[in-house]
Amino acid sequence: MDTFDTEKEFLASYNIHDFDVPLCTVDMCIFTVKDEQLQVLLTKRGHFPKKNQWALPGGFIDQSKDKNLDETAFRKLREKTGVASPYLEQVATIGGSKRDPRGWALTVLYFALIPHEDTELKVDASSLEVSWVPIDHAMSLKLAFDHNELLKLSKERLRSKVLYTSLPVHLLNETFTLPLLQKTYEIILNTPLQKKSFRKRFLDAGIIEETGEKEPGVSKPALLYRLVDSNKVHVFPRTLESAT
Amino acid sequence: MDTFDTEKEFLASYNIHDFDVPLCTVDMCIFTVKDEQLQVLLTKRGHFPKKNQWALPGGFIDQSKDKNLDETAFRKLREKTGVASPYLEQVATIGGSKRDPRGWALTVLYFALIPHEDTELKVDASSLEVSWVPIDHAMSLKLAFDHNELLKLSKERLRSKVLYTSLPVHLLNETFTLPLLQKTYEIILNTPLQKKSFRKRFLDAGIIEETGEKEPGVSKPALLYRLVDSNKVHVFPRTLESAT
DNA sequence: GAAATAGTGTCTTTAAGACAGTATGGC
DNA sequence: GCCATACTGTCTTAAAGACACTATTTC
Repeated sequence: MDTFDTEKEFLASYNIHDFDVPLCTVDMCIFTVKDEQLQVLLTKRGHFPKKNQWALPGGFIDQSKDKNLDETAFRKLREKTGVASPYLEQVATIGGSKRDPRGWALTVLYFALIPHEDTELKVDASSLEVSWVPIDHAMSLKLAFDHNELLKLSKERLRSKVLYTSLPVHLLNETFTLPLLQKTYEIILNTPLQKKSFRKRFLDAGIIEETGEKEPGVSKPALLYRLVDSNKVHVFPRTLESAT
Repeated sequence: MDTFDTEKEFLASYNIHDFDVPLCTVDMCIFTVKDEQLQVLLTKRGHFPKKNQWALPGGFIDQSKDKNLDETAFRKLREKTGVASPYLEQVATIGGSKRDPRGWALTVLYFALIPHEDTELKVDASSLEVSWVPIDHAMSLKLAFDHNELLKLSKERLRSKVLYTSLPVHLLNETFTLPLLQKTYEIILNTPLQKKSFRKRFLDAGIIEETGEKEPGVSKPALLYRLVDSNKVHVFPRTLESAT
Protein backbone atom coordinates (compact mmCIF):
# COMPACT_ATOMS: atom_id res chain seq x y z
CA MET A 1 0.00 0.00 0.00
CA ASP A 2 0.96 3.58 -0.57
CA THR A 3 3.60 2.93 -3.09
CA PHE A 4 2.64 6.34 -4.43
CA ASP A 5 4.67 9.47 -3.91
CA THR A 6 2.02 11.97 -4.92
CA GLU A 7 -1.75 12.23 -4.99
CA LYS A 8 -1.56 12.61 -8.76
CA GLU A 9 0.11 9.22 -9.18
CA PHE A 10 -2.40 7.65 -6.83
CA LEU A 11 -5.35 9.04 -8.75
CA ALA A 12 -3.93 7.95 -12.09
CA SER A 13 -3.96 4.33 -10.98
CA TYR A 14 -7.30 4.46 -9.14
CA ASN A 15 -10.20 2.52 -10.62
CA ILE A 16 -13.43 2.27 -8.67
CA HIS A 17 -14.22 -1.03 -10.40
CA ASP A 18 -11.34 -2.63 -8.52
CA PHE A 19 -13.54 -2.50 -5.44
CA ASP A 20 -16.78 -3.98 -4.17
CA VAL A 21 -19.24 -1.14 -4.48
CA PRO A 22 -22.83 -1.06 -3.32
CA LEU A 23 -25.74 -0.43 -5.61
CA CYS A 24 -26.77 3.13 -5.06
CA THR A 25 -30.17 4.74 -5.67
CA VAL A 26 -32.44 7.64 -4.72
CA ASP A 27 -36.05 6.90 -3.77
CA MET A 28 -38.82 9.43 -3.39
CA CYS A 29 -41.86 9.60 -1.18
CA ILE A 30 -43.96 12.25 -2.89
CA PHE A 31 -46.88 13.41 -0.76
CA THR A 32 -49.91 15.47 -1.57
CA VAL A 33 -53.31 16.09 -0.01
CA LYS A 34 -56.13 15.30 -2.41
CA ASP A 35 -59.79 14.45 -1.80
CA GLU A 36 -59.29 15.18 1.90
CA GLN A 37 -56.65 12.44 2.17
CA LEU A 38 -52.90 12.29 2.45
CA GLN A 39 -51.73 10.50 -0.68
CA VAL A 40 -48.42 9.23 -1.96
CA LEU A 41 -47.19 8.70 -5.51
CA LEU A 42 -46.55 5.08 -6.51
CA THR A 43 -45.34 3.60 -9.78
CA LYS A 44 -45.75 0.13 -11.15
CA ARG A 45 -42.26 -1.00 -12.13
CA GLY A 46 -41.69 -1.65 -15.84
CA HIS A 47 -38.38 -3.50 -15.54
CA PHE A 48 -36.66 -6.16 -13.51
CA PRO A 49 -36.09 -6.54 -10.67
CA LYS A 50 -39.59 -6.47 -9.12
CA LYS A 51 -41.18 -5.93 -12.52
CA ASN A 52 -44.95 -5.26 -12.27
CA GLN A 53 -44.81 -4.47 -8.55
CA TRP A 54 -45.85 -1.15 -7.05
CA ALA A 55 -42.96 0.88 -5.64
CA LEU A 56 -41.85 4.35 -4.66
CA PRO A 57 -40.46 6.22 -7.67
CA GLY A 58 -36.70 6.35 -7.73
CA GLY A 59 -33.63 5.33 -9.61
CA PHE A 60 -29.95 5.69 -10.15
CA ILE A 61 -27.77 8.73 -9.93
CA ASP A 62 -26.89 9.95 -13.42
CA GLN A 63 -23.31 11.11 -13.05
CA SER A 64 -23.48 13.27 -16.15
CA LYS A 65 -26.82 14.95 -15.36
CA ASP A 66 -26.69 15.24 -11.56
CA LYS A 67 -24.06 17.50 -10.01
CA ASN A 68 -25.21 16.45 -6.55
CA LEU A 69 -27.74 14.22 -4.80
CA ASP A 70 -30.48 16.83 -4.51
CA GLU A 71 -30.39 17.21 -8.28
CA THR A 72 -31.04 13.50 -8.66
CA ALA A 73 -34.08 13.85 -6.41
CA PHE A 74 -35.36 16.92 -8.27
CA ARG A 75 -34.88 15.14 -11.58
CA LYS A 76 -36.82 12.05 -10.43
CA LEU A 77 -39.65 14.24 -9.20
CA ARG A 78 -39.78 16.19 -12.46
CA GLU A 79 -39.77 13.02 -14.53
CA LYS A 80 -42.81 11.62 -12.69
CA THR A 81 -44.88 14.70 -11.93
CA GLY A 82 -43.59 17.65 -13.94
CA VAL A 83 -43.30 19.62 -10.69
CA ALA A 84 -40.23 21.83 -10.59
CA SER A 85 -40.33 23.52 -7.18
CA PRO A 86 -41.41 21.12 -4.47
CA TYR A 87 -40.51 21.08 -0.82
CA LEU A 88 -37.80 18.44 -0.65
CA GLU A 89 -36.11 16.90 2.36
CA GLN A 90 -33.88 13.92 3.02
CA VAL A 91 -35.45 11.37 5.33
CA ALA A 92 -32.72 8.78 5.74
CA THR A 93 -30.31 6.55 3.91
CA ILE A 94 -30.89 2.84 4.13
CA GLY A 95 -28.28 0.31 3.12
CA GLY A 96 -27.88 -3.40 3.53
CA SER A 97 -27.03 -6.69 1.91
CA LYS A 98 -30.54 -8.13 1.87
CA ARG A 99 -32.75 -5.40 0.51
CA ASP A 100 -32.09 -5.87 -3.23
CA PRO A 101 -31.51 -9.17 -5.06
CA ARG A 102 -28.74 -7.55 -7.12
CA GLY A 103 -26.50 -7.20 -4.06
CA TRP A 104 -25.53 -4.78 -1.26
CA ALA A 105 -27.76 -1.81 -1.94
CA LEU A 106 -28.03 1.67 -0.54
CA THR A 107 -30.84 4.14 -1.13
CA VAL A 108 -31.13 7.79 -0.18
CA LEU A 109 -34.75 8.41 0.74
CA TYR A 110 -36.31 11.85 0.16
CA PHE A 111 -39.77 13.11 0.77
CA ALA A 112 -41.41 15.81 -1.31
CA LEU A 113 -44.53 17.87 -0.65
CA ILE A 114 -46.45 19.21 -3.61
CA PRO A 115 -49.87 20.73 -4.27
CA HIS A 116 -51.67 18.14 -6.35
CA GLU A 117 -53.08 20.77 -8.70
CA ASP A 118 -49.58 21.29 -10.10
CA THR A 119 -49.05 17.71 -11.09
CA GLU A 120 -49.36 16.00 -14.40
CA LEU A 121 -48.48 12.37 -13.85
CA LYS A 122 -46.18 10.96 -16.50
CA VAL A 123 -45.76 7.31 -17.35
CA ASP A 124 -42.16 7.18 -18.52
CA ALA A 125 -40.15 4.26 -19.87
CA SER A 126 -39.39 2.87 -16.42
CA SER A 127 -42.97 2.48 -15.25
CA LEU A 128 -46.17 0.89 -16.45
CA GLU A 129 -48.43 3.06 -14.36
CA VAL A 130 -48.15 6.08 -12.04
CA SER A 131 -50.82 6.93 -9.51
CA TRP A 132 -51.72 8.82 -6.34
CA VAL A 133 -52.59 6.33 -3.59
CA PRO A 134 -54.09 7.23 -0.19
CA ILE A 135 -51.42 6.60 2.42
CA ASP A 136 -53.30 3.95 4.38
CA HIS A 137 -54.03 2.00 1.24
CA ALA A 138 -50.42 2.34 0.08
CA MET A 139 -49.22 0.92 3.39
CA SER A 140 -51.52 -2.07 3.02
CA LEU A 141 -50.05 -3.00 -0.39
CA LYS A 142 -47.02 -5.21 -0.71
CA LEU A 143 -44.54 -2.80 -2.26
CA ALA A 144 -41.27 -3.76 -3.99
CA PHE A 145 -38.02 -4.12 -2.01
CA ASP A 146 -38.29 -2.58 1.47
CA HIS A 147 -40.47 0.25 0.22
CA ASN A 148 -43.16 -0.39 2.84
CA GLU A 149 -40.52 0.40 5.41
CA LEU A 150 -39.36 3.51 3.52
CA LEU A 151 -42.92 4.73 3.25
CA LYS A 152 -43.44 4.20 6.98
CA LEU A 153 -40.29 6.17 7.80
CA SER A 154 -41.37 9.03 5.56
CA LYS A 155 -44.88 9.14 6.96
CA GLU A 156 -43.56 9.21 10.53
CA ARG A 157 -41.10 11.97 9.68
CA LEU A 158 -43.86 13.99 8.05
CA ARG A 159 -46.27 13.51 10.98
CA SER A 160 -43.69 14.45 13.57
CA LYS A 161 -42.52 17.55 11.73
CA VAL A 162 -46.08 18.70 11.12
CA LEU A 163 -46.48 18.97 14.89
CA TYR A 164 -43.91 21.77 15.17
CA THR A 165 -43.30 23.25 11.71
CA SER A 166 -45.11 25.04 8.89
CA LEU A 167 -44.43 22.20 6.42
CA PRO A 168 -48.03 21.57 5.27
CA VAL A 169 -48.11 24.99 3.62
CA HIS A 170 -46.15 23.35 0.81
CA LEU A 171 -49.05 21.03 0.08
CA LEU A 172 -51.21 24.02 -0.88
CA ASN A 173 -51.17 26.50 -3.69
CA GLU A 174 -49.20 29.72 -3.43
CA THR A 175 -52.18 31.49 -1.87
CA PHE A 176 -54.33 29.72 0.65
CA THR A 177 -56.84 30.35 3.43
CA LEU A 178 -56.29 29.58 7.10
CA PRO A 179 -59.31 27.24 7.31
CA LEU A 180 -57.88 25.19 4.42
CA LEU A 181 -54.44 25.12 6.03
CA GLN A 182 -55.95 23.94 9.30
CA LYS A 183 -57.91 21.25 7.45
CA THR A 184 -54.64 20.09 5.85
CA TYR A 185 -52.99 19.77 9.25
CA GLU A 186 -55.99 17.87 10.54
CA ILE A 187 -55.88 15.42 7.64
CA ILE A 188 -52.20 14.66 8.15
CA LEU A 189 -52.46 14.39 11.93
CA ASN A 190 -55.82 12.67 11.79
CA THR A 191 -57.15 14.77 14.67
CA PRO A 192 -59.15 18.00 14.99
CA LEU A 193 -57.33 21.17 16.08
CA GLN A 194 -58.46 24.28 17.94
CA LYS A 195 -59.28 27.05 15.49
CA LYS A 196 -58.24 29.86 17.78
CA SER A 197 -54.79 28.59 18.70
CA PHE A 198 -54.12 27.39 15.18
CA ARG A 199 -54.75 30.85 13.74
CA LYS A 200 -52.80 32.58 16.50
CA ARG A 201 -49.84 30.28 15.91
CA PHE A 202 -49.53 31.28 12.27
CA LEU A 203 -50.47 34.93 12.59
CA ASP A 204 -48.08 35.58 15.51
CA ALA A 205 -45.23 33.81 13.74
CA GLY A 206 -45.11 36.50 11.08
CA ILE A 207 -44.49 34.00 8.31
CA ILE A 208 -47.65 34.66 6.28
CA GLU A 209 -49.20 37.83 4.91
CA GLU A 210 -52.63 38.71 3.53
CA THR A 211 -52.84 38.91 -0.23
CA GLY A 212 -55.77 41.34 0.01
CA GLU A 213 -57.96 38.85 -1.85
CA LYS A 214 -60.68 36.59 -0.51
CA GLU A 215 -61.64 33.06 -1.40
CA PRO A 216 -65.28 33.12 -2.55
CA GLY A 217 -67.35 30.19 -1.34
CA VAL A 218 -70.67 28.97 -0.07
CA SER A 219 -70.65 31.28 2.94
CA LYS A 220 -68.43 33.97 4.44
CA PRO A 221 -65.30 34.27 2.27
CA ALA A 222 -61.95 33.57 3.97
CA LEU A 223 -58.95 35.82 3.59
CA LEU A 224 -56.19 34.58 1.32
CA TYR A 225 -52.61 34.47 2.62
CA ARG A 226 -49.23 33.75 1.11
CA LEU A 227 -45.84 32.92 2.64
CA VAL A 228 -43.63 35.92 3.32
CA ASP A 229 -40.57 33.81 2.45
CA SER A 230 -41.52 30.76 0.43
CA ASN A 231 -38.22 28.98 1.02
CA LYS A 232 -38.24 29.12 4.78
CA VAL A 233 -39.71 26.44 7.02
CA HIS A 234 -40.90 27.90 10.30
CA VAL A 235 -40.21 26.01 13.51
CA PHE A 236 -42.75 26.81 16.23
CA PRO A 237 -41.60 26.92 19.86
CA ARG A 238 -44.07 24.27 20.97
CA THR A 239 -45.54 21.14 19.48
CA LEU A 240 -49.24 20.62 18.96
CA GLU A 241 -50.81 18.20 21.41
CA SER A 242 -52.04 15.70 18.94
CA ALA A 243 -53.60 12.36 19.70
CA THR A 244 -52.47 9.48 17.51
CA MET B 1 -34.12 -3.63 -22.84
CA ASP B 2 -36.04 -6.26 -20.98
CA THR B 3 -35.13 -9.13 -23.16
CA PHE B 4 -35.56 -11.18 -20.01
CA ASP B 5 -38.54 -13.34 -19.26
CA THR B 6 -37.91 -13.86 -15.55
CA GLU B 7 -36.21 -12.03 -12.71
CA LYS B 8 -33.82 -14.96 -12.36
CA GLU B 9 -32.55 -14.55 -15.92
CA PHE B 10 -32.18 -10.81 -15.39
CA LEU B 11 -30.17 -11.27 -12.19
CA ALA B 12 -27.89 -13.87 -13.78
CA SER B 13 -26.77 -11.34 -16.37
CA TYR B 14 -26.58 -8.36 -14.01
CA ASN B 15 -23.15 -6.94 -13.24
CA ILE B 16 -22.85 -3.75 -11.25
CA HIS B 17 -19.53 -3.01 -12.91
CA ASP B 18 -21.35 -2.43 -16.19
CA PHE B 19 -22.56 0.85 -14.72
CA ASP B 20 -21.17 4.15 -13.55
CA VAL B 21 -21.28 3.89 -9.79
CA PRO B 22 -20.46 6.57 -7.26
CA LEU B 23 -17.80 6.20 -4.62
CA CYS B 24 -19.61 5.44 -1.39
CA THR B 25 -18.41 6.06 2.16
CA VAL B 26 -19.55 6.54 5.75
CA ASP B 27 -18.13 9.49 7.73
CA MET B 28 -18.43 10.01 11.47
CA CYS B 29 -18.65 13.10 13.59
CA ILE B 30 -17.86 11.75 17.05
CA PHE B 31 -18.60 14.24 19.81
CA THR B 32 -17.69 14.29 23.46
CA VAL B 33 -17.51 16.90 26.20
CA LYS B 34 -14.07 17.06 27.79
CA ASP B 35 -12.32 19.82 29.73
CA GLU B 36 -15.56 21.82 29.69
CA GLN B 37 -15.56 21.92 25.90
CA LEU B 38 -17.44 20.22 23.11
CA GLN B 39 -14.83 18.24 21.20
CA VAL B 40 -14.81 16.19 18.02
CA LEU B 41 -12.61 13.30 16.98
CA LEU B 42 -10.29 13.96 14.03
CA THR B 43 -7.78 11.71 12.31
CA LYS B 44 -4.78 12.61 10.23
CA ARG B 45 -5.11 10.61 7.02
CA GLY B 46 -2.43 8.01 6.38
CA HIS B 47 -3.24 7.34 2.72
CA PHE B 48 -4.07 9.14 -0.49
CA PRO B 49 -6.14 11.01 -1.33
CA LYS B 50 -5.63 13.92 1.10
CA LYS B 51 -2.75 12.08 2.82
CA ASN B 52 -1.53 13.95 5.93
CA GLN B 53 -4.64 16.12 6.18
CA TRP B 54 -6.97 16.17 9.18
CA ALA B 55 -10.38 14.66 8.49
CA LEU B 56 -13.44 13.12 10.07
CA PRO B 57 -12.95 9.39 10.60
CA GLY B 58 -14.74 7.29 8.03
CA GLY B 59 -14.30 4.83 5.24
CA PHE B 60 -15.85 2.33 2.93
CA ILE B 61 -18.64 -0.11 3.51
CA ASP B 62 -17.24 -3.61 3.95
CA GLN B 63 -19.79 -5.79 2.22
CA SER B 64 -18.64 -8.91 4.04
CA LYS B 65 -18.53 -7.39 7.53
CA ASP B 66 -21.43 -4.92 7.44
CA LYS B 67 -24.95 -6.27 7.08
CA ASN B 68 -26.31 -2.72 6.97
CA LEU B 69 -25.18 0.90 7.08
CA ASP B 70 -25.47 1.32 10.83
CA GLU B 71 -23.05 -1.57 11.25
CA THR B 72 -20.51 0.26 9.12
CA ALA B 73 -20.87 3.29 11.38
CA PHE B 74 -20.56 1.20 14.56
CA ARG B 75 -17.50 -0.54 13.15
CA LYS B 76 -15.77 2.74 12.29
CA LEU B 77 -16.45 4.08 15.75
CA ARG B 78 -15.13 0.94 17.40
CA GLU B 79 -11.99 0.99 15.27
CA LYS B 80 -11.13 4.52 16.34
CA THR B 81 -12.33 4.71 19.93
CA GLY B 82 -13.05 1.21 21.20
CA VAL B 83 -16.54 2.41 22.19
CA ALA B 84 -19.22 -0.18 21.59
CA SER B 85 -22.47 1.47 22.65
CA PRO B 86 -22.62 5.08 21.57
CA TYR B 87 -25.60 7.20 20.72
CA LEU B 88 -25.61 7.13 16.93
CA GLU B 89 -27.72 9.10 14.48
CA GLN B 90 -27.67 9.79 10.77
CA VAL B 91 -27.22 13.45 9.96
CA ALA B 92 -27.40 13.53 6.17
CA THR B 93 -26.09 12.02 2.99
CA ILE B 94 -24.00 14.24 0.78
CA GLY B 95 -23.19 13.35 -2.80
CA GLY B 96 -21.70 15.19 -5.73
CA SER B 97 -19.21 15.16 -8.56
CA LYS B 98 -16.76 17.64 -7.08
CA ARG B 99 -16.20 16.58 -3.51
CA ASP B 100 -13.64 13.82 -4.10
CA PRO B 101 -10.87 13.77 -6.74
CA ARG B 102 -11.58 10.10 -7.43
CA GLY B 103 -14.98 10.90 -8.93
CA TRP B 104 -18.68 11.21 -8.08
CA ALA B 105 -18.73 10.51 -4.37
CA LEU B 106 -21.43 9.99 -1.80
CA THR B 107 -21.00 9.89 1.96
CA VAL B 108 -23.45 8.99 4.67
CA LEU B 109 -22.74 11.24 7.63
CA TYR B 110 -23.41 10.03 11.18
CA PHE B 111 -22.89 11.69 14.48
CA ALA B 112 -22.05 9.82 17.66
CA LEU B 113 -22.14 10.96 21.28
CA ILE B 114 -19.85 9.24 23.75
CA PRO B 115 -18.55 9.86 27.29
CA HIS B 116 -14.86 10.58 26.84
CA GLU B 117 -13.93 8.41 29.83
CA ASP B 118 -14.86 5.34 27.80
CA THR B 119 -12.52 6.06 24.95
CA GLU B 120 -9.14 4.71 24.16
CA LEU B 121 -8.03 6.36 20.94
CA LYS B 122 -6.50 3.93 18.47
CA VAL B 123 -4.17 4.85 15.65
CA ASP B 124 -4.97 2.19 13.10
CA ALA B 125 -3.45 1.55 9.68
CA SER B 126 -5.50 4.24 7.99
CA SER B 127 -4.44 7.16 10.16
CA LEU B 128 -1.21 8.75 11.36
CA GLU B 129 -2.81 10.38 14.38
CA VAL B 130 -6.17 10.43 16.18
CA SER B 131 -7.16 13.23 18.52
CA TRP B 132 -9.96 15.04 20.32
CA VAL B 133 -10.18 18.61 19.03
CA PRO B 134 -12.35 21.38 20.53
CA ILE B 135 -15.13 22.10 18.06
CA ASP B 136 -14.22 25.74 17.41
CA HIS B 137 -10.64 24.83 16.71
CA ALA B 138 -11.68 21.96 14.46
CA MET B 139 -13.84 24.32 12.43
CA SER B 140 -10.92 26.68 11.96
CA LEU B 141 -8.72 23.95 10.46
CA LYS B 142 -8.75 23.16 6.78
CA LEU B 143 -10.09 19.63 6.80
CA ALA B 144 -9.90 17.12 3.93
CA PHE B 145 -12.62 16.97 1.26
CA ASP B 146 -15.77 18.84 2.34
CA HIS B 147 -15.37 17.76 5.96
CA ASN B 148 -15.61 21.33 7.26
CA GLU B 149 -19.09 21.38 5.79
CA LEU B 150 -19.93 17.96 7.27
CA LEU B 151 -18.71 19.09 10.67
CA LYS B 152 -20.82 22.23 10.46
CA LEU B 153 -23.92 20.21 9.57
CA SER B 154 -23.35 17.85 12.49
CA LYS B 155 -22.75 20.65 14.95
CA GLU B 156 -25.93 22.41 13.88
CA ARG B 157 -27.94 19.22 14.14
CA LEU B 158 -26.56 18.57 17.61
CA ARG B 159 -27.24 22.12 18.80
CA SER B 160 -30.78 22.15 17.51
CA LYS B 161 -31.67 18.75 18.98
CA VAL B 162 -30.15 19.65 22.33
CA LEU B 163 -32.78 22.39 22.60
CA TYR B 164 -35.66 19.90 22.74
CA THR B 165 -34.29 16.44 23.54
CA SER B 166 -32.39 14.56 26.22
CA LEU B 167 -29.45 13.82 23.88
CA PRO B 168 -26.62 15.21 26.06
CA VAL B 169 -27.22 12.46 28.61
CA HIS B 170 -25.29 10.22 26.22
CA LEU B 171 -22.17 12.35 26.66
CA LEU B 172 -22.06 11.38 30.34
CA ASN B 173 -21.40 8.18 32.23
CA GLU B 174 -24.20 5.81 33.07
CA THR B 175 -24.84 7.62 36.35
CA PHE B 176 -24.68 11.39 36.50
CA THR B 177 -25.80 14.36 38.57
CA LEU B 178 -28.25 17.01 37.44
CA PRO B 179 -25.75 19.87 37.93
CA LEU B 180 -23.31 18.07 35.62
CA LEU B 181 -26.01 17.42 33.06
CA GLN B 182 -27.00 21.08 33.12
CA LYS B 183 -23.36 22.09 32.70
CA THR B 184 -23.14 19.81 29.65
CA TYR B 185 -26.17 21.48 28.08
CA GLU B 186 -24.66 24.88 28.79
CA ILE B 187 -21.38 23.94 27.14
CA ILE B 188 -23.06 22.73 23.98
CA LEU B 189 -25.46 25.64 23.78
CA ASN B 190 -22.89 28.15 24.96
CA THR B 191 -25.41 29.85 27.21
CA PRO B 192 -26.41 29.59 30.90
CA LEU B 193 -29.70 27.89 31.78
CA GLN B 194 -32.11 28.32 34.68
CA LYS B 195 -31.45 25.71 37.34
CA LYS B 196 -35.05 25.41 38.46
CA SER B 197 -36.65 24.88 35.08
CA PHE B 198 -33.84 22.60 33.93
CA ARG B 199 -34.34 20.27 36.89
CA LYS B 200 -38.13 20.35 36.59
CA ARG B 201 -37.89 19.49 32.90
CA PHE B 202 -35.98 16.29 33.58
CA LEU B 203 -37.69 15.27 36.78
CA ASP B 204 -41.22 15.76 35.40
CA ALA B 205 -40.37 13.86 32.22
CA GLY B 206 -39.98 10.64 34.16
CA ILE B 207 -36.98 9.55 32.12
CA ILE B 208 -34.42 9.46 34.94
CA GLU B 209 -34.40 7.81 38.34
CA GLU B 210 -32.27 8.23 41.45
CA THR B 211 -29.61 5.59 41.97
CA GLY B 212 -29.68 6.15 45.73
CA GLU B 213 -26.03 7.20 45.63
CA LYS B 214 -24.51 10.66 45.91
CA GLU B 215 -21.56 12.20 44.13
CA PRO B 216 -19.05 13.25 46.81
CA GLY B 217 -17.42 16.61 46.17
CA VAL B 218 -16.12 19.83 47.56
CA SER B 219 -19.46 20.81 49.07
CA LYS B 220 -22.96 19.40 49.29
CA PRO B 221 -23.07 16.11 47.37
CA ALA B 222 -25.49 15.91 44.43
CA LEU B 223 -27.81 12.99 43.90
CA LEU B 224 -26.84 10.53 41.20
CA TYR B 225 -29.36 9.60 38.51
CA ARG B 226 -29.53 7.12 35.68
CA LEU B 227 -31.76 6.79 32.62
CA VAL B 228 -34.86 4.69 33.13
CA ASP B 229 -34.56 3.47 29.53
CA SER B 230 -31.08 3.98 28.15
CA ASN B 231 -32.14 3.51 24.54
CA LYS B 232 -34.87 6.11 24.45
CA VAL B 233 -34.34 9.73 23.49
CA HIS B 234 -36.88 11.97 25.18
CA VAL B 235 -38.47 14.78 23.19
CA PHE B 236 -39.62 17.65 25.41
CA PRO B 237 -42.80 19.54 24.49
CA ARG B 238 -41.00 22.89 24.33
CA THR B 239 -37.61 24.09 23.24
CA LEU B 240 -35.23 25.92 25.52
CA GLU B 241 -34.95 29.62 24.79
CA SER B 242 -31.30 29.73 24.02
CA ALA B 243 -29.37 32.71 22.73
CA THR B 244 -26.84 31.96 20.02
C1' DG C 1 -84.05 35.87 8.09
C1' DA C 2 -81.73 31.09 8.00
C1' DA C 3 -77.69 28.40 7.07
C1' DA C 4 -72.95 28.07 6.81
C1' DT C 5 -68.58 29.16 7.45
C1' DA C 6 -64.94 32.83 9.01
C1' DG C 7 -63.09 34.86 12.60
C1' DT C 8 -62.86 36.81 17.86
C1' DG C 9 -62.96 37.11 23.23
C1' DT C 10 -61.66 35.27 27.18
C1' DC C 11 -60.61 31.87 30.56
C1' DT C 12 -57.76 27.83 31.70
C1' DT C 13 -53.62 25.07 31.54
C1' DT C 14 -48.82 23.87 30.97
C1' DA C 15 -44.16 24.42 31.12
C1' DA C 16 -40.37 27.70 30.87
C1' DG C 17 -37.77 31.99 32.89
C1' DA C 18 -36.29 34.80 36.88
C1' DC C 19 -34.50 34.98 41.09
C1' DA C 20 -34.39 34.76 45.99
C1' DG C 21 -34.36 31.61 49.54
C1' DT C 22 -33.10 27.19 52.29
C1' DA C 23 -30.32 22.74 52.94
C1' DT C 24 -26.24 20.05 53.54
C1' DG C 25 -21.86 18.73 52.94
C1' DG C 26 -16.38 19.78 53.83
C1' DC C 27 -13.15 22.42 56.35
C1' DG D 1 -19.28 28.91 61.89
C1' DC D 2 -18.08 29.73 56.90
C1' DC D 3 -17.91 28.55 52.19
C1' DA D 4 -19.48 26.20 48.28
C1' DT D 5 -22.63 23.98 45.96
C1' DA D 6 -27.29 21.42 45.82
C1' DC D 7 -31.86 22.03 45.84
C1' DT D 8 -36.67 24.51 46.58
C1' DG D 9 -40.50 28.23 46.64
C1' DT D 10 -42.95 31.28 44.23
C1' DC D 11 -44.03 34.70 40.94
C1' DT D 12 -44.06 35.89 36.01
C1' DT D 13 -44.53 34.91 31.10
C1' DA D 14 -45.54 32.66 26.60
C1' DA D 15 -48.18 29.90 23.97
C1' DA D 16 -51.56 26.16 23.54
C1' DG D 17 -56.48 24.22 24.62
C1' DA D 18 -61.51 24.89 25.36
C1' DC D 19 -65.41 26.86 23.97
C1' DA D 20 -68.81 30.37 23.51
C1' DC D 21 -69.48 34.31 20.97
C1' DT D 22 -69.85 37.69 16.79
C1' DA D 23 -69.34 38.70 11.65
C1' DT D 24 -70.19 38.21 6.80
C1' DT D 25 -71.50 35.99 3.00
C1' DT D 26 -75.23 33.23 -0.09
C1' DC D 27 -79.79 31.82 -0.58
